Amino acid sequence: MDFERPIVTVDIVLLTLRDSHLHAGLTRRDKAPALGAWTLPGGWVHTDQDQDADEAAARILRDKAGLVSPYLEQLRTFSGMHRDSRGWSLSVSYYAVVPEPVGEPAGERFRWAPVDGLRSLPFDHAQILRTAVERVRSKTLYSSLPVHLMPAEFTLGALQRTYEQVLGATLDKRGFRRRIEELDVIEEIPGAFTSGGSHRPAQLYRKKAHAPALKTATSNLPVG
Amino acid sequence: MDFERPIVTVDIVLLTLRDSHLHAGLTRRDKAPALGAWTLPGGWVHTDQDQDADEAAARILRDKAGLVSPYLEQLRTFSGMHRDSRGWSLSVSYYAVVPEPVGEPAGERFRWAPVDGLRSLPFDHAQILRTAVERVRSKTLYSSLPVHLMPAEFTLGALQRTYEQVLGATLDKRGFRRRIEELDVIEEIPGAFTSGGSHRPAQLYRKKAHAPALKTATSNLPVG
DNA sequence: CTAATAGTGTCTCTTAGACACTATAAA
DNA sequence: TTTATAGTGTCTAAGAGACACTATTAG
Repeated sequence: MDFERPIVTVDIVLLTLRDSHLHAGLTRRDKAPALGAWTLPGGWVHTDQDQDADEAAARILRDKAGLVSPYLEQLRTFSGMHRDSRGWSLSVSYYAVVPEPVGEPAGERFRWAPVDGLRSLPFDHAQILRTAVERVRSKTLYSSLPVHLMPAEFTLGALQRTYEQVLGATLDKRGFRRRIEELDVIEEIPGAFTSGGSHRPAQLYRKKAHAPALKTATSNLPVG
Repeated sequence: MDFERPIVTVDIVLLTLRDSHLHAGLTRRDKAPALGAWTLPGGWVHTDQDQDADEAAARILRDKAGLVSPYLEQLRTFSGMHRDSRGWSLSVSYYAVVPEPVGEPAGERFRWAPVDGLRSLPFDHAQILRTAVERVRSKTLYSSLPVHLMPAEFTLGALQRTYEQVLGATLDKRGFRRRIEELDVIEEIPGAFTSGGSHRPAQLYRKKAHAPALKTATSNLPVG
Protein backbone atom coordinates (compact mmCIF):
# COMPACT_ATOMS: atom_id res chain seq x y z
CA MET A 1 0.00 0.00 0.00
CA ASP A 2 1.05 3.53 -0.67
CA PHE A 3 1.37 6.54 1.58
CA GLU A 4 1.24 10.24 0.89
CA ARG A 5 4.66 11.43 -0.10
CA PRO A 6 6.25 13.86 2.38
CA ILE A 7 7.12 17.40 1.41
CA VAL A 8 10.86 17.51 0.66
CA THR A 9 12.96 20.64 0.93
CA VAL A 10 16.63 21.49 1.12
CA ASP A 11 17.71 24.12 3.66
CA ILE A 12 21.12 25.69 3.98
CA VAL A 13 22.92 27.20 6.93
CA LEU A 14 25.27 29.69 5.32
CA LEU A 15 27.89 30.87 7.78
CA THR A 16 30.53 33.56 7.73
CA LEU A 17 32.46 35.68 10.21
CA ARG A 18 31.70 39.42 10.39
CA ASP A 19 32.67 41.84 13.14
CA SER A 20 34.25 38.98 15.09
CA HIS A 21 31.01 36.98 15.24
CA LEU A 22 29.47 34.14 13.29
CA HIS A 23 26.66 35.29 11.02
CA ALA A 24 24.10 33.27 9.11
CA GLY A 25 22.66 34.22 5.73
CA LEU A 26 18.88 34.57 5.77
CA THR A 27 16.35 35.04 2.98
CA ARG A 28 12.91 36.57 3.14
CA ARG A 29 10.06 34.21 2.33
CA ASP A 30 7.80 35.25 -0.53
CA LYS A 31 5.11 32.60 0.03
CA ALA A 32 2.93 31.23 2.78
CA PRO A 33 3.51 29.81 5.31
CA ALA A 34 5.63 32.35 7.16
CA LEU A 35 5.23 34.84 4.31
CA GLY A 36 7.63 37.73 4.75
CA ALA A 37 9.63 36.05 7.51
CA TRP A 38 13.40 35.64 7.43
CA THR A 39 14.44 31.99 7.18
CA LEU A 40 17.34 29.84 6.20
CA PRO A 41 17.71 29.79 2.41
CA GLY A 42 15.87 26.74 1.17
CA GLY A 43 13.69 25.37 -1.52
CA TRP A 44 12.13 22.38 -3.17
CA VAL A 45 14.14 19.79 -4.91
CA HIS A 46 13.69 20.32 -8.64
CA THR A 47 13.25 16.74 -9.74
CA ASP A 48 13.64 17.70 -13.37
CA GLN A 49 17.06 19.35 -13.06
CA ASP A 50 18.75 18.51 -9.75
CA GLN A 51 20.76 15.32 -10.04
CA ASP A 52 20.71 14.92 -6.27
CA ALA A 53 20.19 16.90 -3.06
CA ASP A 54 23.77 18.22 -3.14
CA GLU A 55 23.06 19.85 -6.48
CA ALA A 56 19.80 21.25 -5.20
CA ALA A 57 21.70 22.82 -2.29
CA ALA A 58 24.29 24.37 -4.60
CA ARG A 59 21.53 25.71 -6.87
CA ILE A 60 19.62 27.25 -3.97
CA LEU A 61 22.76 28.85 -2.61
CA ARG A 62 23.50 30.29 -6.02
CA ASP A 63 19.96 31.58 -6.60
CA LYS A 64 19.20 32.92 -3.14
CA ALA A 65 22.56 34.09 -1.85
CA GLY A 66 24.29 34.64 -5.16
CA LEU A 67 27.37 32.66 -4.30
CA VAL A 68 29.17 29.39 -4.81
CA SER A 69 30.62 27.89 -1.66
CA PRO A 70 33.67 25.66 -1.94
CA TYR A 71 32.65 24.10 1.37
CA LEU A 72 29.11 22.76 1.31
CA GLU A 73 28.35 19.70 3.42
CA GLN A 74 25.25 17.81 4.34
CA LEU A 75 24.36 18.46 7.97
CA ARG A 76 21.50 16.10 8.70
CA THR A 77 17.89 15.54 7.78
CA PHE A 78 15.15 17.01 9.92
CA SER A 79 11.66 15.65 9.57
CA GLY A 80 8.32 15.38 11.25
CA MET A 81 4.61 15.56 11.08
CA HIS A 82 4.37 19.01 12.59
CA ARG A 83 7.44 20.98 11.54
CA ASP A 84 5.62 22.47 8.53
CA SER A 85 1.95 23.44 8.55
CA ARG A 86 1.51 21.99 5.05
CA GLY A 87 2.00 18.44 6.25
CA TRP A 88 4.57 15.73 6.96
CA SER A 89 7.78 17.31 5.79
CA LEU A 90 11.43 16.56 5.52
CA SER A 91 14.35 18.94 5.16
CA VAL A 92 17.75 17.79 4.01
CA SER A 93 19.93 20.44 5.61
CA TYR A 94 23.37 21.61 4.54
CA TYR A 95 25.91 23.99 5.95
CA ALA A 96 28.26 26.21 3.98
CA VAL A 97 31.20 28.23 5.23
CA VAL A 98 32.40 31.24 3.25
CA PRO A 99 34.78 34.21 3.65
CA GLU A 100 33.28 37.51 4.73
CA PRO A 101 31.59 38.93 1.65
CA VAL A 102 32.76 42.35 0.50
CA GLY A 103 30.12 45.09 0.60
CA GLU A 104 26.47 44.72 1.40
CA PRO A 105 24.50 41.86 -0.13
CA ALA A 106 22.57 42.77 -3.26
CA GLY A 107 18.82 42.76 -2.98
CA GLU A 108 16.33 43.03 -0.17
CA ARG A 109 15.67 39.34 0.02
CA PHE A 110 18.99 38.47 1.64
CA ARG A 111 20.73 39.58 4.83
CA TRP A 112 23.33 38.47 7.35
CA ALA A 113 22.35 38.03 10.98
CA PRO A 114 24.52 37.20 13.99
CA VAL A 115 23.80 33.60 14.96
CA ASP A 116 23.74 34.33 18.69
CA GLY A 117 20.74 36.61 18.23
CA LEU A 118 18.69 34.07 16.29
CA ARG A 119 16.80 32.32 19.05
CA SER A 120 13.65 31.90 16.99
CA LEU A 121 13.13 31.28 13.31
CA PRO A 122 10.15 29.84 11.42
CA PHE A 123 9.67 26.08 11.13
CA ASP A 124 12.50 24.30 12.99
CA HIS A 125 15.12 26.52 11.40
CA ALA A 126 16.44 27.66 14.77
CA GLN A 127 17.23 24.07 15.61
CA ILE A 128 18.87 23.48 12.23
CA LEU A 129 20.96 26.59 12.72
CA ARG A 130 21.96 25.52 16.22
CA THR A 131 22.97 22.10 14.96
CA ALA A 132 25.08 23.62 12.20
CA VAL A 133 26.84 26.01 14.55
CA GLU A 134 27.59 23.16 16.94
CA ARG A 135 28.98 21.14 14.08
CA VAL A 136 31.20 23.98 12.91
CA ARG A 137 32.47 24.68 16.42
CA SER A 138 33.18 21.02 16.97
CA LYS A 139 35.01 20.64 13.66
CA THR A 140 37.02 23.75 14.43
CA LEU A 141 38.53 21.91 17.37
CA TYR A 142 40.19 19.27 15.25
CA SER A 143 40.15 20.34 11.62
CA SER A 144 41.04 22.98 9.09
CA LEU A 145 37.43 24.03 8.51
CA PRO A 146 37.86 27.70 9.56
CA VAL A 147 40.30 28.16 6.69
CA HIS A 148 37.18 28.46 4.52
CA LEU A 149 36.25 31.58 6.47
CA MET A 150 39.44 33.30 5.33
CA PRO A 151 39.92 35.51 2.29
CA ALA A 152 42.38 34.50 -0.43
CA GLU A 153 45.35 35.90 1.48
CA PHE A 154 45.65 36.04 5.22
CA THR A 155 48.16 35.98 8.07
CA LEU A 156 48.58 33.30 10.72
CA GLY A 157 47.49 35.85 13.30
CA ALA A 158 44.24 36.46 11.42
CA LEU A 159 43.65 32.72 11.11
CA GLN A 160 44.18 32.28 14.83
CA ARG A 161 41.72 35.08 15.59
CA THR A 162 39.23 33.33 13.32
CA TYR A 163 39.59 30.07 15.23
CA GLU A 164 39.28 31.97 18.49
CA GLN A 165 36.16 33.83 17.40
CA VAL A 166 34.47 30.64 16.23
CA LEU A 167 35.33 28.87 19.46
CA GLY A 168 34.86 31.80 21.78
CA ALA A 169 38.14 31.04 23.48
CA THR A 170 41.74 32.17 23.25
CA LEU A 171 44.47 29.83 22.02
CA ASP A 172 48.18 29.66 22.63
CA LYS A 173 50.09 31.04 19.66
CA ARG A 174 52.81 28.39 19.67
CA GLY A 175 50.42 25.48 19.94
CA PHE A 176 48.13 26.93 17.33
CA ARG A 177 50.92 27.31 14.81
CA ARG A 178 52.19 23.82 15.46
CA ARG A 179 48.71 22.48 14.80
CA ILE A 180 48.13 24.44 11.61
CA GLU A 181 51.48 23.35 10.25
CA GLU A 182 50.63 19.69 10.91
CA LEU A 183 47.33 20.06 9.06
CA ASP A 184 49.34 21.11 6.02
CA VAL A 185 46.58 22.97 4.19
CA ILE A 186 48.04 26.46 3.80
CA GLU A 187 51.31 27.74 2.40
CA GLU A 188 53.38 30.91 2.54
CA ILE A 189 53.00 33.26 -0.39
CA PRO A 190 56.66 33.80 -1.28
CA GLY A 191 57.76 37.34 -0.54
CA ALA A 192 54.26 38.56 0.39
CA PHE A 193 53.87 40.39 3.68
CA THR A 194 51.41 42.73 5.34
CA SER A 195 52.43 46.36 5.62
CA GLY A 196 51.28 49.53 7.30
CA GLY A 197 51.01 48.72 10.97
CA SER A 198 53.52 50.04 13.44
CA HIS A 199 54.93 46.63 14.00
CA ARG A 200 56.67 43.80 12.26
CA PRO A 201 55.02 42.79 8.93
CA ALA A 202 53.41 39.39 8.82
CA GLN A 203 53.88 36.65 6.28
CA LEU A 204 50.83 36.18 4.06
CA TYR A 205 49.47 32.70 3.48
CA ARG A 206 47.01 31.12 1.06
CA LYS A 207 45.15 27.80 0.89
CA LYS A 208 47.22 25.14 -0.79
CA ALA A 209 45.93 24.62 -4.31
CA HIS A 210 45.29 20.91 -4.03
CA ALA A 211 44.58 20.52 -0.35
CA PRO A 212 41.37 18.69 0.54
CA ALA A 213 38.46 20.78 1.78
CA LEU A 214 38.97 19.42 5.26
CA LYS A 215 41.98 18.02 7.08
CA THR A 216 41.59 16.55 10.51
CA ALA A 217 43.93 16.07 13.43
CA THR A 218 43.78 13.13 15.83
CA SER A 219 43.42 15.28 18.90
CA ASN A 220 41.48 18.39 19.81
CA LEU A 221 42.74 21.89 20.25
CA PRO A 222 43.21 22.63 23.93
CA VAL A 223 40.45 25.00 25.00
CA GLY A 224 40.16 26.35 28.48
CA MET B 1 5.45 26.49 -9.09
CA ASP B 2 5.36 22.97 -7.82
CA PHE B 3 7.53 19.98 -8.56
CA GLU B 4 6.87 16.29 -8.36
CA ARG B 5 7.55 15.12 -4.83
CA PRO B 6 10.49 12.72 -4.53
CA ILE B 7 10.06 9.18 -3.29
CA VAL B 8 11.08 9.10 0.36
CA THR B 9 12.31 5.97 2.12
CA VAL B 10 14.15 5.16 5.31
CA ASP B 11 16.92 2.55 5.11
CA ILE B 12 18.77 1.02 8.01
CA VAL B 13 22.23 -0.47 8.29
CA LEU B 14 21.89 -2.96 11.11
CA LEU B 15 25.29 -4.10 12.33
CA THR B 16 26.47 -6.78 14.70
CA LEU B 17 29.57 -8.86 15.31
CA ARG B 18 29.43 -12.60 14.56
CA ASP B 19 32.34 -14.99 14.17
CA SER B 20 34.78 -12.10 14.69
CA HIS B 21 33.42 -10.14 11.73
CA LEU B 22 30.96 -7.32 11.23
CA HIS B 23 27.66 -8.51 9.76
CA ALA B 24 24.77 -6.53 8.35
CA GLY B 25 21.12 -7.51 8.61
CA LEU B 26 19.42 -7.89 5.23
CA THR B 27 15.80 -8.38 4.25
CA ARG B 28 14.39 -9.94 1.12
CA ARG B 29 12.36 -7.61 -1.06
CA ASP B 30 8.79 -8.69 -1.77
CA LYS B 31 8.05 -6.05 -4.40
CA ALA B 32 9.47 -4.69 -7.62
CA PRO B 33 11.95 -3.24 -8.24
CA ALA B 34 14.61 -5.76 -7.21
CA LEU B 35 11.92 -8.27 -6.27
CA GLY B 36 13.43 -11.14 -4.32
CA ALA B 37 16.78 -9.42 -3.80
CA TRP B 38 18.42 -8.98 -0.40
CA THR B 39 18.64 -5.32 0.62
CA LEU B 40 19.07 -3.16 3.66
CA PRO B 41 15.87 -3.13 5.70
CA GLY B 42 13.89 -0.11 4.62
CA GLY B 43 10.48 1.25 3.90
CA TRP B 44 8.29 4.21 3.26
CA VAL B 45 7.63 6.83 5.82
CA HIS B 46 4.10 6.26 7.13
CA THR B 47 2.90 9.84 7.21
CA ASP B 48 -0.15 8.86 9.22
CA GLN B 49 1.69 7.24 12.13
CA ASP B 50 5.41 8.10 12.13
CA GLN B 51 6.05 11.31 14.03
CA ASP B 52 9.38 11.71 12.28
CA ALA B 53 12.00 9.74 10.37
CA ASP B 54 13.58 8.44 13.59
CA GLU B 55 10.30 6.79 14.48
CA ALA B 56 9.97 5.37 11.00
CA ALA B 57 13.43 3.83 11.38
CA ALA B 58 12.56 2.28 14.74
CA ARG B 59 9.31 0.91 13.33
CA ILE B 60 11.02 -0.62 10.30
CA LEU B 61 13.67 -2.20 12.48
CA ARG B 62 10.98 -3.67 14.70
CA ASP B 63 8.88 -4.97 11.82
CA LYS B 64 11.62 -6.28 9.55
CA ALA B 65 14.30 -7.44 11.95
CA GLY B 66 12.15 -8.01 15.00
CA LEU B 67 14.30 -6.00 17.36
CA VAL B 68 14.63 -2.72 19.19
CA SER B 69 18.07 -1.19 19.04
CA PRO B 70 19.19 1.07 21.87
CA TYR B 71 21.66 2.62 19.47
CA LEU B 72 20.00 3.96 16.33
CA GLU B 73 21.51 7.02 14.70
CA GLN B 74 20.91 8.91 11.51
CA LEU B 75 23.75 8.28 9.06
CA ARG B 76 23.06 10.63 6.18
CA THR B 77 20.61 11.17 3.38
CA PHE B 78 21.28 9.68 -0.02
CA SER B 79 19.36 11.00 -2.98
CA GLY B 80 19.33 11.25 -6.70
CA MET B 81 17.50 11.03 -9.97
CA HIS B 82 18.77 7.60 -10.84
CA ARG B 83 19.24 5.64 -7.61
CA ASP B 84 15.74 4.12 -7.85
CA SER B 85 14.09 3.14 -11.11
CA ARG B 86 10.78 4.55 -9.91
CA GLY B 87 12.02 8.13 -10.05
CA TRP B 88 13.82 10.85 -8.11
CA SER B 89 14.23 9.30 -4.71
CA LEU B 90 15.65 10.09 -1.33
CA SER B 91 16.68 7.72 1.43
CA VAL B 92 17.20 8.89 4.99
CA SER B 93 19.63 6.25 6.20
CA TYR B 94 20.26 5.11 9.76
CA TYR B 95 22.70 2.75 11.38
CA ALA B 96 22.01 0.54 14.37
CA VAL B 97 24.49 -1.46 16.43
CA VAL B 98 23.29 -4.49 18.39
CA PRO B 99 24.76 -7.45 20.32
CA GLU B 100 25.08 -10.75 18.51
CA PRO B 101 21.55 -12.19 18.41
CA VAL B 102 21.10 -15.61 19.98
CA GLY B 103 19.98 -18.36 17.62
CA GLU B 104 19.07 -18.01 13.98
CA PRO B 105 16.79 -15.19 12.92
CA ALA B 106 13.14 -16.12 12.64
CA GLY B 107 11.68 -16.15 9.17
CA GLU B 108 13.07 -16.39 5.68
CA ARG B 109 12.90 -12.73 5.00
CA PHE B 110 15.85 -11.82 7.22
CA ARG B 111 19.48 -12.89 7.32
CA TRP B 112 22.90 -11.75 8.49
CA ALA B 113 25.69 -11.28 5.95
CA PRO B 114 29.35 -10.41 6.52
CA VAL B 115 29.86 -6.81 5.43
CA ASP B 116 33.15 -7.51 3.69
CA GLY B 117 31.41 -9.83 1.24
CA LEU B 118 28.72 -7.31 0.28
CA ARG B 119 30.28 -5.56 -2.67
CA SER B 120 27.02 -5.19 -4.54
CA LEU B 121 23.51 -4.58 -3.32
CA PRO B 122 20.45 -3.18 -5.12
CA PHE B 123 19.94 0.58 -5.43
CA ASP B 124 22.85 2.37 -3.75
CA HIS B 125 22.66 0.18 -0.68
CA ALA B 126 26.27 -0.95 -1.04
CA GLN B 127 27.36 2.66 -0.74
CA ILE B 128 25.08 3.25 2.25
CA LEU B 129 26.49 0.15 3.91
CA ARG B 130 30.06 1.27 3.20
CA THR B 131 29.36 4.69 4.66
CA ALA B 132 27.88 3.15 7.81
CA VAL B 133 30.81 0.79 8.31
CA GLU B 134 33.23 3.67 7.87
CA ARG B 135 31.29 5.69 10.41
CA VAL B 136 31.28 2.84 12.93
CA ARG B 137 35.02 2.19 12.47
CA SER B 138 35.77 5.86 12.84
CA LYS B 139 33.65 6.23 15.96
CA THR B 140 35.28 3.13 17.41
CA LEU B 141 38.56 5.03 17.43
CA TYR B 142 37.40 7.66 19.88
CA SER B 143 34.14 6.55 21.47
CA SER B 144 32.31 3.90 23.43
CA LEU B 145 30.19 2.83 20.45
CA PRO B 146 31.34 -0.85 20.38
CA VAL B 147 29.90 -1.31 23.86
CA HIS B 148 26.56 -1.66 22.07
CA LEU B 149 27.91 -4.77 20.36
CA MET B 150 28.35 -6.49 23.72
CA PRO B 151 25.87 -8.72 25.52
CA ALA B 152 24.52 -7.73 28.92
CA GLU B 153 27.60 -9.08 30.72
CA PHE B 154 31.09 -9.18 29.30
CA THR B 155 34.75 -9.04 30.25
CA LEU B 156 37.27 -6.34 29.44
CA GLY B 157 39.11 -8.89 27.30
CA ALA B 158 35.98 -9.54 25.26
CA LEU B 159 35.40 -5.82 24.87
CA GLN B 160 38.95 -5.33 23.66
CA ARG B 161 38.55 -8.15 21.13
CA THR B 162 35.39 -6.43 19.92
CA TYR B 163 37.21 -3.16 19.39
CA GLU B 164 40.01 -5.03 17.63
CA GLN B 165 37.65 -6.91 15.34
CA VAL B 166 35.81 -3.76 14.35
CA LEU B 167 39.07 -1.94 13.67
CA GLY B 168 40.97 -4.85 12.20
CA ALA B 169 43.96 -4.04 14.38
CA THR B 170 45.38 -5.13 17.71
CA LEU B 171 45.47 -2.79 20.67
CA ASP B 172 47.68 -2.59 23.72
CA LYS B 173 45.91 -3.97 26.76
CA ARG B 174 47.11 -1.31 29.18
CA GLY B 175 46.25 1.59 26.92
CA PHE B 176 42.90 0.09 26.04
CA ARG B 177 41.90 -0.30 29.67
CA ARG B 178 43.01 3.21 30.52
CA ARG B 179 40.84 4.52 27.69
CA ILE B 180 37.76 2.53 28.62
CA GLU B 181 38.04 3.63 32.21
CA GLU B 182 38.19 7.29 31.15
CA LEU B 183 35.07 6.87 29.04
CA ASP B 184 33.27 5.79 32.20
CA VAL B 185 30.41 3.90 30.56
CA ILE B 186 30.78 0.40 32.06
CA GLU B 187 31.00 -0.87 35.62
CA GLU B 188 32.08 -4.03 37.41
CA ILE B 189 29.34 -6.41 38.39
CA PRO B 190 30.18 -6.94 42.05
CA GLY B 191 31.37 -10.48 42.70
CA ALA B 192 30.66 -11.70 39.15
CA PHE B 193 33.45 -13.49 37.34
CA THR B 194 33.85 -15.84 34.40
CA SER B 195 34.61 -19.45 35.20
CA GLY B 196 35.62 -22.60 33.42
CA GLY B 197 38.79 -21.74 31.51
CA SER B 198 42.11 -23.01 32.65
CA HIS B 199 43.20 -19.58 33.61
CA ARG B 200 42.39 -16.77 35.97
CA PRO B 201 38.68 -15.83 36.02
CA ALA B 202 37.82 -12.44 34.59
CA GLN B 203 35.73 -9.73 36.16
CA LEU B 204 32.37 -9.30 34.44
CA TYR B 205 31.19 -5.83 33.48
CA ARG B 206 27.91 -4.27 32.38
CA LYS B 207 26.88 -1.00 30.80
CA LYS B 208 26.27 1.67 33.40
CA ALA B 209 22.55 2.15 33.82
CA HIS B 210 22.46 5.86 33.11
CA ALA B 211 25.44 6.28 30.84
CA PRO B 212 24.78 8.12 27.57
CA ALA B 213 24.60 6.01 24.42
CA LEU B 214 27.91 7.41 23.30
CA LYS B 215 30.88 8.84 25.15
CA THR B 216 33.76 10.34 23.26
CA ALA B 217 37.42 10.87 24.02
CA THR B 218 39.48 13.82 22.83
CA SER B 219 42.07 11.69 21.11
CA ASN B 220 42.03 8.59 18.97
CA LEU B 221 43.01 5.08 19.94
CA PRO B 222 46.53 4.37 18.71
CA VAL B 223 46.29 2.02 15.75
CA GLY B 224 49.36 0.71 13.97
C1' DC C 1 55.09 -27.97 37.43
C1' DT C 2 52.96 -25.66 32.62
C1' DA C 3 49.68 -23.17 29.93
C1' DA C 4 46.56 -19.69 29.42
C1' DT C 5 44.27 -15.54 30.23
C1' DA C 6 43.43 -11.59 33.73
C1' DG C 7 45.07 -7.77 35.57
C1' DT C 8 48.74 -4.18 37.32
C1' DG C 9 53.27 -1.44 37.69
C1' DT C 10 56.15 1.35 35.64
C1' DC C 11 59.67 3.24 32.42
C1' DT C 12 60.47 5.99 28.43
C1' DC C 13 59.63 9.00 24.89
C1' DT C 14 56.64 12.12 22.77
C1' DT C 15 54.10 16.15 22.81
C1' DA C 16 51.06 19.60 24.59
C1' DG C 17 50.94 23.79 27.18
C1' DA C 18 53.09 27.67 28.92
C1' DC C 19 55.76 31.39 28.40
C1' DA C 20 59.82 33.93 27.57
C1' DC C 21 62.43 35.54 24.21
C1' DT C 22 63.91 37.80 19.67
C1' DA C 23 62.47 40.38 15.19
C1' DT C 24 60.82 44.26 12.68
C1' DA C 25 57.97 47.68 11.58
C1' DA C 26 56.10 52.96 12.67
C1' DA C 27 55.91 56.95 15.43
C1' DT D 1 63.64 55.28 22.26
C1' DT D 2 58.38 53.03 22.85
C1' DT D 3 54.66 50.26 21.21
C1' DA D 4 52.69 46.77 18.79
C1' DT D 5 52.45 42.57 16.47
C1' DA D 6 55.18 38.61 14.23
C1' DG D 7 57.57 34.81 14.93
C1' DT D 8 60.83 31.28 17.47
C1' DG D 9 63.16 28.57 21.42
C1' DT D 10 62.62 25.79 24.97
C1' DC D 11 61.31 23.96 29.64
C1' DT D 12 58.15 21.12 32.02
C1' DA D 13 54.53 18.16 33.06
C1' DA D 14 51.30 14.95 31.43
C1' DG D 15 50.18 11.22 28.88
C1' DA D 16 50.68 7.68 25.37
C1' DG D 17 52.95 3.44 24.18
C1' DA D 18 55.50 -0.46 25.29
C1' DC D 19 56.25 -4.19 27.91
C1' DA D 20 57.36 -6.75 31.91
C1' DC D 21 55.57 -8.40 35.76
C1' DT D 22 52.20 -10.69 39.12
C1' DA D 23 47.57 -13.30 39.79
C1' DT D 24 44.64 -17.17 39.37
C1' DT D 25 42.55 -20.81 37.34
C1' DA D 26 42.76 -25.98 35.13
C1' DG D 27 45.21 -29.81 34.08
